[in-house]
Amino acid sequence: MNQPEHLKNAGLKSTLPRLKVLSLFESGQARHMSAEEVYKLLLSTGDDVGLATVYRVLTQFEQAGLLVRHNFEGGKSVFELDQGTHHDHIVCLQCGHVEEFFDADIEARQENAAAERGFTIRDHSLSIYADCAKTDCPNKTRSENR
Amino acid sequence: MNQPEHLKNAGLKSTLPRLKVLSLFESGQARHMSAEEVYKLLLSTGDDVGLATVYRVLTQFEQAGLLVRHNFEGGKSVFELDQGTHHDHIVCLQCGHVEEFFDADIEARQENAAAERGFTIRDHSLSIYADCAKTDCPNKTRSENR
DNA sequence: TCGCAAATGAGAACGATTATCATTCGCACT
DNA sequence: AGTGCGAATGATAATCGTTCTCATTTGCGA
Repeated sequence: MNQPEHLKNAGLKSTLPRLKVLSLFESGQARHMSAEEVYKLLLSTGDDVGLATVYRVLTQFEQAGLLVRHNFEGGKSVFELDQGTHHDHIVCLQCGHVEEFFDADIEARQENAAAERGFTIRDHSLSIYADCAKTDCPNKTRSENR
Repeated sequence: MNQPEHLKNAGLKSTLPRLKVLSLFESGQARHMSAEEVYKLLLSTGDDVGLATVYRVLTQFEQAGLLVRHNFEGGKSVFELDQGTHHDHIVCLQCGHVEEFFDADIEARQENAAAERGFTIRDHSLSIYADCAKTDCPNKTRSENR
């Protein structure tokens, strides 16, 4: 609840931009956001924060374990609040909608695969790209990238 | 074996640059290559091909189903010959070495996860980022990105 | 309240990739 | 084999996401 403390605990001094970014994520407005999206959302609220700062803050939050970074297709990083519970993603290619899922078996088998080959897992990402069934989907935002 | 035919079948006219790129992948010299790597390897053989063309050709080959594109961490796309057999990747964060693996169970469970949520899978990517155990690894190429 | 290191913001710089556009090439048709 | 034309190429400019630079501002302990 107390954001300044979250930052303190993460070893970051509580500055205005950091508080704004953190609040935005905690507001639940959007669970997954790119740097650009965070930047624009803050602008639209009158909370001006430089784009460079947004990038810096997001990276710091990632390192501090407050946020998780995802590299979905399309070249841009997307961040989400770290709720401690790992999960994978299904991304709708039409509307960009992201849904989360978790499958313990898949997780376990990944561990195996790596271990069997003498690797020490540092990180892993499983993303499913699909078309979602929502009736209002294909008409929405449509990220016509690439 | 006959490359011009491969291209024909893919609906691409067989030009010099396309043949060179295709040969490079079929030579087995390196299974996973980025556009930059393809470009440099061709240069080093005296087979001059413009960088822009390399990018174009790689994209066309991907769309034609000759190559598969992977978006690993680090921002650059990596391509590999499509052998028809889908597989996932373990990427060594130290030396960039890529190893492939396949787990039918994981695949099946992904299908489930998507279907259960009303998604139609278009594509999916599972990448494990790890440190490999090779003794000569951490000392090698080292992509000190980010 | 002061002072200073740390953080910020504007804009330059960067790396990967794509677009532009004049020149060249593959190939179907004589 | 020779021609013609549309597609393909290559040099370069442009774009996109992101990081860097550096002068200015801010948080916070003394």
